[in-house]
Amino acid sequence: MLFDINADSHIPKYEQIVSQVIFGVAAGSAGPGEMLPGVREVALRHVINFNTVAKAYQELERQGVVIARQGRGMEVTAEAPAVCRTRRKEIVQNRIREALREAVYSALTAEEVRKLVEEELVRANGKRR
Amino acid sequence: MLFDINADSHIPKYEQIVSQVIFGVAAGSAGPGEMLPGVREVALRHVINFNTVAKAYQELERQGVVIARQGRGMEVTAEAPAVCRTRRKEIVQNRIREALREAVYSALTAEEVRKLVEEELVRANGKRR
DNA sequence: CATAGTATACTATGTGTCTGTTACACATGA
DNA sequence: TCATGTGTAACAGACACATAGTATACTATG
Repeated sequence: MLFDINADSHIPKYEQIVSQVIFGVAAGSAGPGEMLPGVREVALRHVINFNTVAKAYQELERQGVVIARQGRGMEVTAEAPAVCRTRRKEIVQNRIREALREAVYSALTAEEVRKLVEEELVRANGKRR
Repeated sequence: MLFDINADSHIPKYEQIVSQVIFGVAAGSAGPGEMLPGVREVALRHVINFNTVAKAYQELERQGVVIARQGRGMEVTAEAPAVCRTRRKEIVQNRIREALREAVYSALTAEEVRKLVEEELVRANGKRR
């Protein structure tokens, strides 16, 4: 489970972690019974504070994606895959909606917006592993 | 010149105002020599503080889009249209990039992303005046 | 039993955004 | 001249985010 934390984003880091765990579970990178990486490990790797990671994990527990196993770590729940597939669509939809909201307000035509989207899809797919 | 301030957005209000003025000028809603609505008027209409509007206007002056006319208001500069058309594309591109960045990370296929985009384009165009 | 690893809790600090308020200098029009 | 409009400035307070440090409780392992 790898993360891609963007410090320059308007989106809070803990929220980025939350979405990315959800995306990972939805995509099957982690399944029920598996443990998430420890808060300190994640914090160290991404040069952020472990409290920030802990906040993300708490939110994930609140959403029923993981359950805290005292002294062991965060375990992916049995319901997680279903929950995450639903949440994934909602999250992506909201992000796109917010971006396009301004794009359309900007008086760019739908065609110009599609062109920008295609450019970004190519760019993103190029970087994909 | 109307604004559409979203208090729930991750994007700061003053930054939303900045982009929307840029979009307005780029689209020709306001041209060189015209005055922007006063900080108090905008603040009153959108139920925000006028200091927030003032911060946005200062940023616009820094970017060369407007110039402060003491005691009169903010006047759109002669170079503004060119500046704003350039900035508009950068802004929209960045917003879409940030949204799609997560969308692709989420393991949705390009096809699924296009579908979400089209849904939002329809929704946005429906609301357009 | 001791040790290491885990999440959790709490306090404190700094930064950025937004608000509310007051005051000032300048321009305009009655 | 005077009232009203403009942007600008300064301040204090609230809130969210992120950081930092410390302490606690639990579990697994040897």
